Amino acid sequence: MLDKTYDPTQFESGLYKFWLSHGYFTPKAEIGKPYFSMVTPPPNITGQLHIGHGLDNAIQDTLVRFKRMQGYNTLWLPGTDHASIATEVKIVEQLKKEGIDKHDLGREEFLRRAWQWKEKYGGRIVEQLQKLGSSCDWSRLSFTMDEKCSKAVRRTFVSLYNKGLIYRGDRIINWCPVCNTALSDAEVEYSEQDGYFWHYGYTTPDGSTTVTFATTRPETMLGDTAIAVNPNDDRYRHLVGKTVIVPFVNREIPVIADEYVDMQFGTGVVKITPAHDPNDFEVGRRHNLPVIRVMNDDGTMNENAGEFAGLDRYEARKRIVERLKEMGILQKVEPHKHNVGSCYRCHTTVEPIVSKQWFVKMQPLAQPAIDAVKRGEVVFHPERFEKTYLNWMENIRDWCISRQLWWGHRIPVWYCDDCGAEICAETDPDVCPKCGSKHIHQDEDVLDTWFSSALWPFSTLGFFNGSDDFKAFFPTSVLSCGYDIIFFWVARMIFSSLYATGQVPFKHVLMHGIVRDEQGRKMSKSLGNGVDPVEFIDKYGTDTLRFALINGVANGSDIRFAPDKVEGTRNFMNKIWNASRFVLMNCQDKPLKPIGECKLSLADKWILTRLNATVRSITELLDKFELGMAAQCLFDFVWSEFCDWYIELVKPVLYGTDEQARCDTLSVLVYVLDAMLKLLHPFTPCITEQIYQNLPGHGESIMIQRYPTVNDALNFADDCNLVEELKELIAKVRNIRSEYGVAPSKRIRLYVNATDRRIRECDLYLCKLCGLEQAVFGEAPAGDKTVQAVCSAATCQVPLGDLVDKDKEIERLTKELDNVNNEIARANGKLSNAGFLSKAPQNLVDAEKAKLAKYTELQAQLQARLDELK
RNA sequence: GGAGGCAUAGCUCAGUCGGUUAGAGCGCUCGCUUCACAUGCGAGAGGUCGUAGGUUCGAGUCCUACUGUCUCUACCA
Repeated sequence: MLDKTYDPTQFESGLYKFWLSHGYFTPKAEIGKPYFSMVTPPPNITGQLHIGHGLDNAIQDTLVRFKRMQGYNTLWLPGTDHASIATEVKIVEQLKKEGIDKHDLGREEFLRRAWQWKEKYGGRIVEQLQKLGSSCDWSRLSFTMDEKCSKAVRRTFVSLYNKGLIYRGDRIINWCPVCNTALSDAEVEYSEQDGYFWHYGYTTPDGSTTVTFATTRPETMLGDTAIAVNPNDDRYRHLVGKTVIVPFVNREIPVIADEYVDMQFGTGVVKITPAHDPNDFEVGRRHNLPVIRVMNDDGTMNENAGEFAGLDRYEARKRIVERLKEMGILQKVEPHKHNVGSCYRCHTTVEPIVSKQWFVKMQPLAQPAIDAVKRGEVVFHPERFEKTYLNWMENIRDWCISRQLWWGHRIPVWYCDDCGAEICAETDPDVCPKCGSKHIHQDEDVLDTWFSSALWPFSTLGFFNGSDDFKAFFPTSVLSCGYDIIFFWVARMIFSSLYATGQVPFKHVLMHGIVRDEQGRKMSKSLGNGVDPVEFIDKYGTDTLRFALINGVANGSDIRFAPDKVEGTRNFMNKIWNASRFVLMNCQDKPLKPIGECKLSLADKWILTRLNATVRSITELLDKFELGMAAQCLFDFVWSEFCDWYIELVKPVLYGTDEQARCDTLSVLVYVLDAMLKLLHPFTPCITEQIYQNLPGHGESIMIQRYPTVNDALNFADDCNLVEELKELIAKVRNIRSEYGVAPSKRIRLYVNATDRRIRECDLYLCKLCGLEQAVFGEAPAGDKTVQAVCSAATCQVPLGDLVDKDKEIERLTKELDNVNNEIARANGKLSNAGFLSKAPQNLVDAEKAKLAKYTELQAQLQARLDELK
C-alpha cells in the first residue's frame, strides 16, 4: 500500500538501483532490429550538474523511455568530455593555490594530475546525472579521451591531413593572453564596450603631408606596415605609392590602395597592422607587406615595440596616447562604442594575433553537411534552427584546431630535427621515415576539445573498432541539446560524420532553450541565481523537476524556472499519488475482471473513450517530439478528467451495495490507472514505478511494459458525448447553487426533463455531483418556485423556494440567451455565406448546422422561460 | 551590417494542417475541513491575440510594412 503522503525521497534512489540491477538500461547490439538510439551531450568533467543538464536529460530520458516501452531496441549512451581548456584552467588554478606553476611541474606530471581530476570529478558528475533518473546505459559510459575516442581522433586527423584538409599555417587567430592559447572563432564572445577613437596621422618623410586616420587600438601602430586608402578615393590618389613614417619605431611605410577601405567611414584612411588584425592581415597578403608582431603571448609588448617593450597591452596603449599628445600628433579623441571579443572561458579580451596554428579546411567539409540538411536527411525541431545552421555553414571559415595546452588530444604530428620532415601518423613513430633520424619531436599542441566531441556519435559506438554497436545503433535517431551549441557541436558532428562514416550522425535534432531564472536572466554563478538540481531533487524529487521543465514548454524556447511552477508540479505529483492511493485503497483484496468481461457503466465508457483519445494524441505528439504538449495533455487527462470527473462519478458505485457493479468499476479504475501510469512513466519515471509496484497483478517493472495503444473495442463515442452533456448539466446546477448561495452541504431536489432517456440512468451521478437528495425525472409541481438550468441534454428545474429571485433569474437567463443568440448569429452568418458552403469542408458545414440546431433549441427554451417570468 | 525569435488574461506561457464560444498554471473574488488529496474541492471575474494593411468562404495562426523587445552572427579601422 502507498504511504499516506507523497515523499519522493523515500523511493527515488532505491528505484534507480532496482532498474540498474536488472540491466534495463543496457540493450544488446542486435543488428537489423528496429532501434532507437541517442548519445547524450557529454558534460564537462569540470562540472557541477546544473539545471540545463536537468532539462537535457529530462527530454532525452522521456524519449528514450517512451521508445523503449514501444518495443524498440533502445540505447542511450552517456559520457563525459575532457573539456580541454576548461579543465586545464581549473587545474592551473588549483596548482596556483599550491604555489605551483604549470611549467615547473612539467607536462607529464601535469597530465597525471589532470587524470586524477578526471577520476574525481568525472565520477561525481555521473552520480549526479543518475539522480535525474536517466535511463542511460552506464555500461557503455564513454569519455572523449578514452581508448576508442582517442583512436577516432587520431584516425580522423590523419585522414584529414592526408587529404589536405588539415593544414598548418600562419594566420590571424584569436589569442587568449590568460589561457595562453589560440581559440576558434566560435570560442570568442563579443560584447559592446565603451572605447575611444584616437585620431592622428603619419607624415611623409619630407614633412609636407600628414595622413590622418582613426584607430581604437593605438598600440598596434608599432606593427603598422602600411597606410591604406581606397583606389577610387580622389582625396588620396596622389598619395598612393608615397611613404609615411611611423613614430616611435621610425619605420617608413608605403601608402597603398585597396578596395577593403571604406571611403565613407572615418577619414577614409586605414592604418594596416597585418600581425594584429584579420582584415589587415588579408590586405597585407595582397600587397606583400611585412608582418610585424608587437605583442607577446601574455599580452605584453615585445621587443618590436621599441620603448614600449615589456609593457602590458593596455599600459602601452595609455603611454602611446600620452606620448602622441606630447608630440602634438594626436588630433582628437572621441568616445566610441565597439564590439570587443572575449574568451568564452575566462572572459579576458582576446587579441587577434598572427600565429602558426593548425586549421581544418572547412569548405569541402561544409558542403556535404549543407546538402544533407537541405535534402532532409537531418531534420531540425523546431525547423527554424535549420536556418541558423545553414547560415553559419554557408559562411564558415577555416577552423583553428590547435590549442597551446597540455590537457587534450595531442596533435599527432612529429617534426624531424635533422631533415625537417613533418610526419603525421596514427601510431607514434620512433624514427623519421624520411631520413631515419631518431631526432624527432612531437607537436606540442593539443586539439580543440570540440574536435573529439565532433566525432562523438560514431566514436562512442566504436565505428573505428568495427563494433556491433555501430552496426546496430547508427545513425542515431535523435540528438537533443540546447540551441547554444549548434555551431560548437551539432554542425561539427554532421560534417565529421559525413566525412568519416559517409552517413549523417542522427536523423533528428531536437533543440531546447536555456533555463533562466524567474526574471528571465541567465542563471550564473556571479548572479547567484542558479537552481542546484541536486538540492532541488533532494527537496522535491526528480519527477517534479523533470515535469516542471517539460510541461507546456515549446521546443527551442527558453524557460523561466519559477517557484510557482515547481509548486504546481509538485502538487500534480501529489495528485497522481493520491488518486492512485484512492484506487488502491478501494480495490484491496477485491477480485478484478479483465476489462473485456466488465459490464461498463456510462462513466466507464466515457473514461475509456477519453483514455483512447489521450493515448492517441500523446503518442502522436511524442512522435513529433512535442514533449511539452504531450505533458500538458497528460496533465489535463489525469487531473481534469480522471480525478475531477471519473473518480467522482465512480464513488456512488464504490460506496454502494451492488457488489457486481463495484467489481466492474474497480476493474475499470485499475485498468485506466495502469494505462495512465504507463503514459506518465517516460515523464515521471519514479512515482509511476512506485505506484505500479503496488498495482494488483503488476509486472516486474513498469519501464519494460508495453506503452498503451488505442483500443478500438473501448471507444464509445455516443456515450462519451452523453457524459459531456451531463457534465455541462452538472456544471450548470453547481453554478446555480453557487450563485444562489445554497450551502454545499444542503441536499436539494432536482427536476430533470431530458430529451435523451439515457439521462434517467444518470441519477446516481447527478445526486453525487450536484449534492441532491433526489433527482426527479419530470416537471416540478406547479406551485414550486424553481430556477431553470437549460442545457443540451436536459432542461432542469432547481426548486429553491424563497431563495428564487425573479429579477436575478431574468438577468441570469438573459445573459445566457445573449450568448446563445450570438452563437446563432455566428452560425447563421457562416451558413448564409455561399463561399463557406461551397468551399469549406463538409464536416465543418455539418458541424455548423448541428450547432445552429442545438442553439436554436436552447434559444426556444430560454425564451419560453423568460416569457414565463415576465 | 546579416539572420532569426518573441509580442495572446494581472503574471508566466501553450495554441500542431488557417476552421468549436482563444486555453492552462499562478494570482484575484466568492463559497467549502464533502470519508484520495486544503499540495485539495466547487463557482466566478479577467482577452479588440502589438499597430496598419493584405490573402482567404474563414486569420491568434499565412503575407507585407511598422512599433517594441530579445537572441544569434559579422567585426568598419
